[in-house]
Order: sequence, then C-alpha cells, then structure tokens
Amino acid sequence: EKQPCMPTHPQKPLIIKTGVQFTTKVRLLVKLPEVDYQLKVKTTFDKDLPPGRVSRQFFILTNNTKVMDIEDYSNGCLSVEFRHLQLKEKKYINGTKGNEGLLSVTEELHSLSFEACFTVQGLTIDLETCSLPLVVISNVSQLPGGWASVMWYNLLTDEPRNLAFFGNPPRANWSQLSEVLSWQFSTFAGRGLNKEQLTTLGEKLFGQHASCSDYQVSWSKFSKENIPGKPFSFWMWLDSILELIKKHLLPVWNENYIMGFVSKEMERALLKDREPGTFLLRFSESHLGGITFTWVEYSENGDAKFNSVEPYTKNRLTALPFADIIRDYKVISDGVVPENPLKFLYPNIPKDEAFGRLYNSQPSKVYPYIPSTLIPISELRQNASTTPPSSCQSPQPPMTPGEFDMLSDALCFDIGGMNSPYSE
Amino acid sequence: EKQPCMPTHPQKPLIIKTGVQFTTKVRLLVKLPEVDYQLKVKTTFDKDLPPGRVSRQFFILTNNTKVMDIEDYSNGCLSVEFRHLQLKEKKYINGTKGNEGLLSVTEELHSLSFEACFTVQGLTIDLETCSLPLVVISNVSQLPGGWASVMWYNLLTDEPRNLAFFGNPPRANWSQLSEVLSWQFSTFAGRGLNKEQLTTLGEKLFGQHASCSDYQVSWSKFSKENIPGKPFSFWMWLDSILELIKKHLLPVWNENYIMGFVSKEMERALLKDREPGTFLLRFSESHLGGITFTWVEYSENGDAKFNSVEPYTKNRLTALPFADIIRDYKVISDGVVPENPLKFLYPNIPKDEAFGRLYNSQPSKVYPYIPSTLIPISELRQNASTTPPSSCQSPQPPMTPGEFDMLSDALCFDIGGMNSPYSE
DNA sequence: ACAGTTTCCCGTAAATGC
DNA sequence: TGCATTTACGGGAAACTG
Repeated sequence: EKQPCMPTHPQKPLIIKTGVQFTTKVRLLVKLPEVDYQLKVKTTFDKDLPPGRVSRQFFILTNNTKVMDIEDYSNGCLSVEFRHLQLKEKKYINGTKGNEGLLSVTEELHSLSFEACFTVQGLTIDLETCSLPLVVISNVSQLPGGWASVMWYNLLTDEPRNLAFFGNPPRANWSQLSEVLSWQFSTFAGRGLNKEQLTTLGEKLFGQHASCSDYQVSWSKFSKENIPGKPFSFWMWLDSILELIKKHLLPVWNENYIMGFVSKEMERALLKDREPGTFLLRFSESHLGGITFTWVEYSENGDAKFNSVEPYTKNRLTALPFADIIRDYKVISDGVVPENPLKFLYPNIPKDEAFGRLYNSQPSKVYPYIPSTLIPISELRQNASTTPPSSCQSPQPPMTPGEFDMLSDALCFDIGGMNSPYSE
Repeated sequence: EKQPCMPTHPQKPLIIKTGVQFTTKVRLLVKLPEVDYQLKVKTTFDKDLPPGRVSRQFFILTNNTKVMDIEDYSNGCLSVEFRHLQLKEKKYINGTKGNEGLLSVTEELHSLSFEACFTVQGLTIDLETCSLPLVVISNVSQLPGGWASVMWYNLLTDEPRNLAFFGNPPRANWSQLSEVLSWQFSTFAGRGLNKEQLTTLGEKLFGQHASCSDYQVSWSKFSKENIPGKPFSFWMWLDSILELIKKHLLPVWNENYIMGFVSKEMERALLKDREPGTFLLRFSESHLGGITFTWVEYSENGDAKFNSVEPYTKNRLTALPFADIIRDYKVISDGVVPENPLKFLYPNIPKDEAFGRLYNSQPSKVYPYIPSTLIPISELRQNASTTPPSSCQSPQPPMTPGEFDMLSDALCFDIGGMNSPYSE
C-alpha cells in the first residue's frame, strides 16, 4: 500500500550513521477519497523487534511524526518526507547487550517502520510498512563493511525484511557478483569493469581457474576473511580502489586508461616485446588504495626488464594529481641526467596523446617568487656501494634486486592472443 | 574564597567551542571545620548577565552540579572538577538577538559562575565566584580571533570580569605587546622571537620608524582591520605562521634556522656579498602561513641576483617536510642538469651541517617496487620563446622577470654592522 | 548579494568496551 | 592483551541568517 523510499547516506542508501541526519520518504499508493483529512505518519526504528535478536538498539532522536501532503509534482498522491532524522544508540538496555555474538555491526540489520491510521466512512484503517533492511554504523570507517552487506542482501534475496539474513548468508555466483562489482564502478566512478578486469578479480577470489563464471563466493570470502597473506578482505581491497578512483583518478579512469586489475604475470606477458617505455597502470594488490605504473625496458642483450613504481596512495595523490605524476616522473640512475621512462601507454599510445588533456599543473605565477612544483622521482642505485645521501642506512630487503629479477623472470610466461585490455 | 581554574581548549584556555567538551576546576581556599558535609557546587553560564548586553546566549548542556571532594594530592582542601561540560547556544530568546551590533563574536565576553551554599553552626553561607572572561566560538576557524581577545584582555587589564572590555578596548604599548608576541612563540613553538624579528614585526605595524618601542597599537590595528593591501589582519597573519611552525617547522624553528621575519630590503642587504648559494628562510608576507627561502647568486659581471621560491604552505609541507625540501630543491634552467642552489644557511653554515639531522626521507623499501619520492623543483625559462610543456599558456605577469630584477636591485640598499640574526 | 557565523560531517585519532 | 566499536573533534565546506 505504501512505497517507502530509503534513507540515504551520501550515495549509499540503506546505511545510517548515528548522529548524522538522514532523510526518508513514504508515498501512499492508493488515492483516498477525502483529502481534507490530516493523515499523520509516525516512523519508528526497529519497531517490535524480537528483543535479543539484535545486539544494539537505536532510537530516532528527532521528531518522528509528520502529516502527509499532496505531492507537488504530478499525480497528486499523498506522501511525506522526513528530513533531519537522526539515530542514537540506546545505552544499557537491560544490563548487558543482547549480544547475538557472531555478527559484526555491519551485518546487523535493522528497519524503519511507518504507521498511519485513518477513518473512512466509519471504517478505521491501519496502515503500516517498513523499509528494506538497514545497516547502522557509527563511523565512516564502517561504511565499506556496511555497503558490502547492503550489496549482498540485495543481490541474493528478494525478501523485503529478512533481518536474520546474515545469520546464514547464501553464497553468490560469480556471474551475479561480477555484475554487481562492475555496477559499483559504473555507479560510483562512471565506468564499469570489462571482461579482463573481472577475470582478474575472479582469479583473485578463486585462484587460477580459467573460467570461474560458475564458481560461488561465500559472504565470508567476499568481505569478512582476509585475502591469504594480506591484512584485508577482498571487498575492503576493492572498495579502497573505488575510493581512490572517486577522489583522485576519475578522469583517467573514465578515459579507460587504467587497466587496473592485471596480475603481475599478465602484466609482464603484455608488456614483453612492446616498445621500450611502454607502460600500463594497475592497482596495488598488496596495499589498500594504491596505483602504480609498470614499464618495460630492454637491456643490451635484449632481455625485457619490468619496473613498477611504489604505488601512489591518496596522500601522495593529494600532493600531486596522477596525470602530472605520469608526465613528470623521472628516474635517476647513478647521477645520470634524469629521464622519464614512460613513453607509451599500452598498447602503443604516446603518453602525451593519452594524458595531455588531463595534465593540470599551472606554473602558478605568484610573481615576485619563482614557481615551484613537486616532481616524483626514483633514484636507482645500480651499484650497491653507493651510500644513501646522508640519513640512516635502510636495512636490506629479503632479496637483492638481482635475485628478485631472476625470480621474476623465471615466473614470467606468455599468454597469446589478447584483445585490447581496454575493450568494453 | 575560591580559585577557579579555567576551561580549556587545546592549549588555549578561556576559549570554549560550542559542542566541544571542556573542563573546569574550583578550589575552596578556606578549610571547613566539618568535612562530612556534602558541599554541592553549581556552575552556570552567564549567570545574571544584563540582558541585551550580549548578543548570543548559551547554556550548559550537561550536568552542572557536583559535590566537592578532598583534593587527592597534598593540602587536603576541597575542590571539584567539572568534566565533559558542553555549551550550546540558546536559540530565539525573544524574537531577535539582543544584537549589540558592533562587536564580533570573538569580542563578546562571557563568564562561568560557580555557586555553593552551606551551613556551619547555624550560619548559612553563600559562596560565589566566577571565571575570567571567556570567548565562545562555534568553529575552530574562530580560534585565532578568540585568542587575540584573550591576549588583549589579559595584557591590558587586571579587572577580573570586565565583560564590556571590547566596547572600548585600550591600546597596547609596543613594548608590552612585543613581549606577548614573543611569548606566544615560546609557548606554542618552543622558541620566542629575538630583537631583530620583533623589530621587523614592529615596522610592519608602524611603518619604517626605527625605534618603535613607545608606539601604541590599537586593538583594531592588531587584529581587526586588514593590513593595507592584504586581506588579513596583523594577528591573523602572525597566527597563521605560528600554526605553520607548530605543525610543520618545529625542529627547524627550534634550531633557530628560520630568520622568519625579515623585510625584503633587509634580506637583500644581508645576502649581498655573501658566498653564492647563501640562503635564508623567511615567512611570506603576502599569503597566510607560508615560508620561503631566498638565495643569492651572482651573474658574470658580478651583480647580485636574489631568488625566492614560491612560499610553501601547509599543504605542500604535508606532502614533503621542509628540511627535505631544502635538501632536494632543484632548479632547472632550460634543460641544463638540475642543481640545488641552496649551499649555505646565512651567514655561512653549510646546508647539510645545519639541516643534516633534520632530513627524514626514508627510501621506503617496499621491495618489488622502485621507491619514489617527491622533489621540489623550479623550472627557470630564461628565454621567453620556450613554450610550457603542453598545457595551457599562462598569462604574463605584470612585469617581466628582467623588469622586476631591475626594480628590485634599485630598491636594494645596504645596512652595516648587523649582529647575527639568530642571536637570542 | 554578501559577510559573518553556524552547522554539517568526513576522516583521523583516541577512548572505550569486550 | 588485542580487536571491534564508539566517541571526540579538527578542519573544510555548505548552510544559514540577518
């Protein structure tokens, strides 16, 4: 009878942060005969929830009743929009919390109920409806976890209100899930993921099984348990990249210049035999929210050598936009004149042709002063005898550069006949 | 009878931000005979204030009564500490605000009152005391203005509670004020201002009058009206520098390596005839919170040439610590090999000797990757025919570099016999 | 329109709870 | 003790309000 619209967080509906205002709207889908009737709607948080089912309890701090109004535009049905609603946690309900135990806060589902009661021709009618399940968080740091829950719920069930969903969450087919992931990128970053990118993501979840379209992913593997050897889950990693794109890489991402999700093996296979200075852009797999470029060079005897720069994270990109980094990046090898090793964006687009329009450093003419910019550089010390400038000597990495290159080259293999990695 | 301690903002007492917790303590200085008596203290904000005198009204949101307790340490006198007090503005008192009109919010003085009542041997005794005048702000952006008021009040009056002080604020002698300013730097940055620095500041306020020790500064000139030609007042400017030091320059400032407050004329006079590559550090006078270095070079015919880099502000210094900027700064002149023009800190300290201990870039060995750092560079285009890399052409400055240098050289003059600018 | 002021709320840090 | 979660609040920006 009513169609409840959802409370919203910046672009992430169904997640409410305590102490932060949200908005929700209810629309009456039947037309009432008498319009001069004051139809009051009351909204309640977690109305008649079986106690003990949910570990935290919240209430609406602000005014929670409002009179319905004829909708401004069009069909003249009744609706009411609650604004400036705010949630606060009830503390110490009865001694300790009705701790369900296993669920994390972002798996705990809540709901917003709406009630109205009116009389028509002697008949008293009670209306009641409620929202889709909601996640309540207390800090934006919980937003990725909360959004994972919202995605999983809405991907895997049509039930309007199964608050126990995460007590035993179903698995997702990779074919479904990959579509949702791509949709995340198109919604929040303006461009979705192509087949190759999704395949790389699938391999990250399932290992090197070539075709993983009928594999299933558990909720835990998707967002709760850490990727083996990493201190974060798959979704936390992917979401950190989404955030990085949103804040620092939007134009570059939308121009389709970021291959992004490529395994290191694939990367080498692609760059091998390309023009020296050919590079591609990919996200860090070892750290949250990082992007790096890898370029290929050839030694005198023709061996391919692959170099990846230390990934740039949001802090670095705040100091210097990514396109400018690509333009200005320099490598200094033992005091030789610095040179930018980045020449062609894979497969063979001249760098300035690709990124020219995205460069944006202005030689800031604050006149009496000499303008100054930051330049990203890498200092390659080829003979280990050179000591660092003056400060502390850094400890040796587990392998020497030579050892690592040998190992890397041994791991490298070739994959024939790839489509353009930037295909739709 | 009581000695009220003050509510505190981070290191800035007497300023309270609405919605942010503060703490205050009251101590009973007389010893009471009966200790088993529950002595309740009540704190009230702006108790019995003549209405209309103050445009904004606030109240204490949290619990405002507490029982006195014997102080833990030492002399066993009674005291009470109110914690987690929080202020909120009363809205719409009676229609409109009792707008005094002329005063800004940071000039509006308030006070906290403390009351207690107890009976001893049939005698009822009322105790009451109150805090020094307080400034209430709603955003940290008002903190500098608020602190200016606190300084001015405490510098210029001994009255414990003259809330109308800023209705007609007295002037300050430069001798008093300069002491307070130096004290700000020693309190918040660990090192005060020396005579030369204070003289430069005095000249900034009074013009080029050599000895300004008996000049007077008005409150308006100190913190309300803008410096001629600048969009900020003297105190806003000085405070922005204090903040810059606190966050980004603490070790360099404390090593006394920042001359800081030097006029451009003085700067040239000092650097002239010094070893090429001699530089000094000074704060920007044209922008808030900026620091620059100026170095001297000589052309083939022996003319001194002074260069100042575009001032570094907190954003840039967040990306790269200042000592590292000094270490790594490079100038590229038309494709020539980049060189660091900074050699000697004025008067003649080799750069690395001065700053060596303060360098702190670690060649971050995230192994599979090539480490990368940011380098501050200036690109000098000596012949105007060279076009900028690829992006938009910037409009011409009002003067060409040549014209500016001529003008600057004409303005330059020499001052004999200076002490070390870094003297205590 | 606009400036002074407040509110909003992200994102980091610290505190708290379990 | 460590991890999960909440609280605190600086700081930038939007909203408010005369």
